Amino acid sequence: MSAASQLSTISTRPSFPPASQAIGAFARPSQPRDDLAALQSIGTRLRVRRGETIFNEGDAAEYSYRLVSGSVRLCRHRANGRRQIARFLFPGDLFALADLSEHSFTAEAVSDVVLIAYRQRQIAQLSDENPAIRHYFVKQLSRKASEMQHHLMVLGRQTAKERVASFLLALCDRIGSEEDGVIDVLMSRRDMADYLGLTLETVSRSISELKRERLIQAITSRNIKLLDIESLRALADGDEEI
Amino acid sequence: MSAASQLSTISTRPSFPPASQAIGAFARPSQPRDDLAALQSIGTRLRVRRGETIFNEGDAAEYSYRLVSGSVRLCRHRANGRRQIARFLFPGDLFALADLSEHSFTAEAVSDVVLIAYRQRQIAQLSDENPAIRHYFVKQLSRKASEMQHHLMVLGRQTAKERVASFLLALCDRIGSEEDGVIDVLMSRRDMADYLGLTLETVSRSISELKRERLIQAITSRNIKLLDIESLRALADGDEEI
DNA sequence: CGCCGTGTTGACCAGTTTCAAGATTGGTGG
DNA sequence: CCACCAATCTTGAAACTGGTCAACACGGCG
Repeated sequence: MSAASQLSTISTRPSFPPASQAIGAFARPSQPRDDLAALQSIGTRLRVRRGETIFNEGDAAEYSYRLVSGSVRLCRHRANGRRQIARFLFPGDLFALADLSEHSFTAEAVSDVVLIAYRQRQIAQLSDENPAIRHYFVKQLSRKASEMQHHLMVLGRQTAKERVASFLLALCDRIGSEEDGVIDVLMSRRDMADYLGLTLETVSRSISELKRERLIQAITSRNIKLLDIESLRALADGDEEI
Repeated sequence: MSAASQLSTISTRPSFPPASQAIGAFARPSQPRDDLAALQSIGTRLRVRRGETIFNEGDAAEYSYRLVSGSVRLCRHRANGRRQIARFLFPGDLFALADLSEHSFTAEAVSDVVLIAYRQRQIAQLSDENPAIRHYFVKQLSRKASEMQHHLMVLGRQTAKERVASFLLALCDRIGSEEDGVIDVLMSRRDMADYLGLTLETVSRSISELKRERLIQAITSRNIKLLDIESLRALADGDEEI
């Protein structure tokens, strides 16, 4: 079923994205140091098309992954059709790193993606042998936990408009183009809604409101420019009155 | 300010709680094996009273902790007074394990608690030297991630009554007395509300509804018996019609 | 040009919050 | 042991946010 079964054996040496500091839900991953190069030689390159499933919740966790290009969503589906997206992943992110016996979520391609799959046995072995890699992994897990706590605050205590503002800011911090604050929104309104615990209509309405308030500007619906990042941050932080 | 500054140097050999299997937000921690006894000799016993702060978000992370008795809440406070509780901890739980440089949340005592503080340097050293301890830690982090994903689903996609049902079931799995499903609710309605992303009034109303539907029975407001666990689970799982 | 997937907008409605008043509970001191 | 006080919990009524259902707009592509 899942795309993981298409694993080819073409080994690659992917390039890491440029380093950067950012806080928020989608902070860029810290960079592995040179002595972590070992990771780069054991992976298998994999291509997955938009909308396809990489693995399902409950599947045996044979591989961990690093995303090279595009975006992936990690989500849980319920019998009644409700879906919650726990994370969006961007180039450089590792995932399914701590899924011990089986995957605890479903991974689906938001856009066409390229990723590297690492056998978990090899990951574990590398981790046992190499303290630097081990500490790099711990750092990733630590960052992930911090992101998820931020996400809990968003879902538990923010209004619709605040959630959307938080999301756009996090996207901008992570994949926004330098200086001008223009972001390529790879995910649909429904994806955003399922990440933010809203309906797609409410997401759309919140975006329209932000446009009317001149805090953002939409070139197209998937290409948004943040006009007033200060006010957006004040909004996302829930400050009373801007 | 924080109670961590009261660290005494009385070393202890705490007993681990009995083993058990449970799923849900508050699953019991997996048991360290005998060869993890090393952990038990390096900690410092600490007593904190109800309502007191153990450490604040942003504090330098000198220690990791294991809870011996009582309950602790991990939360984030915002300028506007909004609070989100990310986890409740129960006896046997480790916390602040992956806080690398500074704590990413505030820890407060829900009830009078006893805990063991471990210097992070010692934790790191133990982890580097001892693969069994390392794997135990990874397992804890993995379980925590799974719990948090469940929590995200609750906050993002469940109604008030479903959230309260999920919470009571998780409490029961974790600290409910054997067989009869009676739980000692250590936390206030406000704590529950801040965990579930609701107001305390809505929590109270949801509990009243569950009582009216004979799914639960309240001996006192802090002592609740689950009468129909099957129906509660159906409700928490969001099944259409019971 | 028309179709289909996606996004936007409107009107109405349900669930949750807010504000406010009581009821319980637990602790303290007479 | 009881009375009182403070904190916590419950309940009610009104307001509001976000959800639902439905129509329409837009944009890419055959």
